[in-house]
Amino acid sequence: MGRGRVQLRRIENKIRRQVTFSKRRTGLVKKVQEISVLCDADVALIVFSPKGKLFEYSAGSRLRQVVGSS
Amino acid sequence: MGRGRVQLRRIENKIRRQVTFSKRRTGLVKKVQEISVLCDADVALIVFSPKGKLFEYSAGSRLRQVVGSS
DNA sequence: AACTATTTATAAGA
DNA sequence: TTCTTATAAATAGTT
Repeated sequence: MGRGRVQLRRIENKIRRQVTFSKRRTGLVKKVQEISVLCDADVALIVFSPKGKLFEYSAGSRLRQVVGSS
Repeated sequence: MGRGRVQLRRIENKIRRQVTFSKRRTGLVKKVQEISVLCDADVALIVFSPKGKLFEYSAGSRLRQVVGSS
């Protein structure tokens, strides 16, 4: 999306890769929230950045008891 | 997206809810694959349907060792 | 961090 | 369920 086509390969430029990671992680969390609400599904998303930093997100009451995330 | 605005609330019609679940789960997996490749990130996605059916997907070599999904 | 031109996802329909 | 299409939403490149 956006101004150019997405090439499905590792973004070599470090800054661009970090910016894309941040934007897409936000988008992914939004999609997870939506499918959870719209479809009454429990969803967990676990993301490790290239540096090993962990981001978790879970939606849905049943799963939240298991994963213990927000 | 699509022909109408999305109302962020549970889809009451069962058929529509199942169709939306299936379509969005596919989209979510695609997004997970993309962020993994583009940003060199390891990502796991765990989805329970309303009936409790489990769908897992993970991308990224390091995480795959842990989660053991395809 | 905001903007916007475009691409992509998808709701409804077939 | 799979394909199409109109349109909403995500986002790449830019500022």
